[in-house]
Amino acid sequence: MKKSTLSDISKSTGFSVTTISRVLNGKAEQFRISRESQNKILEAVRVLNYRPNFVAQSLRNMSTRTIGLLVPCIDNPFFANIASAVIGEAHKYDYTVMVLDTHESAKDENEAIETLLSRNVDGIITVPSSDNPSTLTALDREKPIILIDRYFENCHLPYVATDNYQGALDATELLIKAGHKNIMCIQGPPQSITSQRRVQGYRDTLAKAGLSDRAIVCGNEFSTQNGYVETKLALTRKDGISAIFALSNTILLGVIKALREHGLTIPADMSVISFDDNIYLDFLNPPVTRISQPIESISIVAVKMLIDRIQRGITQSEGLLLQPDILLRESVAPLLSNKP
Amino acid sequence: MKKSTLSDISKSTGFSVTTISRVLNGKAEQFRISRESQNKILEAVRVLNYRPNFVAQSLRNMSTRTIGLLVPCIDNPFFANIASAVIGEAHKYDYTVMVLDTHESAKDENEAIETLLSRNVDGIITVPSSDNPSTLTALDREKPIILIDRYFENCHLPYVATDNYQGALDATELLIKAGHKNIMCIQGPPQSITSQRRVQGYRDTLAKAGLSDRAIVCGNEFSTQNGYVETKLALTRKDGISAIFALSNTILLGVIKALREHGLTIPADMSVISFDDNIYLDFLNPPVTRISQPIESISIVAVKMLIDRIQRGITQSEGLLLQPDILLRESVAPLLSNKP
DNA sequence: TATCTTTGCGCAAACGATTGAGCTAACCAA
DNA sequence: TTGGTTAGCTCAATCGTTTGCGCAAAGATA
Repeated sequence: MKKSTLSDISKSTGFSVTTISRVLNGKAEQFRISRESQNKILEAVRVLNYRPNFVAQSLRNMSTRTIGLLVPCIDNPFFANIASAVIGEAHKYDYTVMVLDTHESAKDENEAIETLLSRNVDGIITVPSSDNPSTLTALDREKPIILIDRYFENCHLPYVATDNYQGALDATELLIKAGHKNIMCIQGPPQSITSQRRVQGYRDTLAKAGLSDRAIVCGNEFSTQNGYVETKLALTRKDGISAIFALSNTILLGVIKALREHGLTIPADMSVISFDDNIYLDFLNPPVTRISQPIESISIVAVKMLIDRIQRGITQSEGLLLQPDILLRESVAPLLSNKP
Repeated sequence: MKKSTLSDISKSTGFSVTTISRVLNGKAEQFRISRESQNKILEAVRVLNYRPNFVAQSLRNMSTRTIGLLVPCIDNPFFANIASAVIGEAHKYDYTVMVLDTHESAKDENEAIETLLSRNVDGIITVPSSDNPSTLTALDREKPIILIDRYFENCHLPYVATDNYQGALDATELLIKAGHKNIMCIQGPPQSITSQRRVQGYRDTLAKAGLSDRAIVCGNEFSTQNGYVETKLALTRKDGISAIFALSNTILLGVIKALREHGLTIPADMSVISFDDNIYLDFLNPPVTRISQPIESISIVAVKMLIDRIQRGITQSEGLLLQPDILLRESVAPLLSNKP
């Protein structure tokens, strides 16, 4: 069936496109279109299988009911979950989502933003890939925007993210309570706010327990490779660590690989705790204790905040940190006194 | 900076919007716009930070350079990978992607299709959620469409999918070669073509080896719950199976859980092989041998086929099956003769 | 009968781009 | 002087909607 337009309905019913448009937009009362006319029009709409042309509506109304979502890597289950939740939540408000991948690159991010602006999206949700807010603050004057997962300090851009500090604090406390005194933390990229907050939580907690001197922080990438290398190095150094705090689940995998190669058992020889959730972590041997980010809530809140900005031009709060959950499993054990 | 339009450039330079449009579309030569005028125009474009309004272009050109992607569940890493690859590949052709979630529901699928048609996407890639091709064949007359991962038999709709038959054949052969004679296969929804082809490959291979009588096929959903329940039942029945073929990685997790509860070790007590890939499968104890689908290739081919249909109106081939890889790990062991 | 009110709807511009069909001025040839 | 060519542009319609303004006819009021 070829696509029909308002003009087709007009020809078929004899009414003007104006009248038809009004009936279809629920303004029949307001403009006193008789019930009889309304029925004729609605019938023709049905018969001709009319469907509004969203592109034309968007042009006229200056609104596309579309939001752009920028993520650094859709392959990553974490961001896939965000995308999924954002798409689902936006749908509830009758918004469609355009997902673009920025490949952790500021250049790709800028390009993606140009695309979204050109396509007149009503607003943008982004997990920033650059470590400089200048592009985004400029953008913010043109379009509503909400940062998600990552954000910038000393910057008014509204964001929603996990309270990474608190998560790291909880994890570290758990290890300390189990008697661990020599805890290695393998972080991600040092310039990333996510890493920074987690490391800070870890450091502060150790300091509070009077353990700061023996804290070890290293690594520079959220990757399996990094977790592997850093663990290997630590084991070779024999610096007597009894617990490892992996700041992401990719890092965790590297840690596990290295421990296995050295014939070490979790948690008997080494306690392990990780950031991020994944169903598979319950199927490892042993299941891994972890800090789970509230991805669903973050996404829902971000969409709400964005749509508030779009529709009412208001910004409720500058930034919002949501609390992570701690999932207790079996990869952390009390430190026995006969251990070094 | 407020958005500027062709008309703004026109006011600023004194040229008509026609001329400006032509310069920007690389038709300056063709319409004999002097080099001097071109430079003035390009300068104004730069100064006013002009960006074409894609919505207006789409309306006029009857093309949105957008493709719609329908997946049954974006949360599922398998579909997330598809989405990622489709978005990446479409980007190469300068297309943007709208991803909609159909929640495995024919109703949501129809609704999503209405949305996409209303928004004038140039074409659609879908992992069908309904088990009836009627809506999609009707759609096919209106818009280019490509099915992906799932498809319909006796139906001309073009598709790209894994050769599930071959994958199951390879897996079953591997088990038979290891000496297994009593192999349980836990399938997904029986009406799904994916499940059907895999079960067929499994059945045919067993038959060829003269083992058909002892084949066990059960289950009805691609879920962890299903894998768990069916394995429990089988173990309770004590029907002497020595190997399990899980038709998806969600099912696999259920299988593992059940085996653990019964204190059985993989592969000493039970050999296990699965469909689908996931990095975590290498970190299980032991790493799981599996049939890995060529997700990347499938997505790339689907995008190519779709864009061919959009731009040249041609359909290369009706359907295309790509070969899966078999990833050999340690979850399959030779059947020892002292086993039942 | 004249004026006012209400009912029921249509005209035409606008959103921002593209495009077929002209149009003017300059130049050249005869 | 006339006619033709060419360079270098512009006009106005079009894509499919929405909307401010307006308008005719019927009924009510005086």
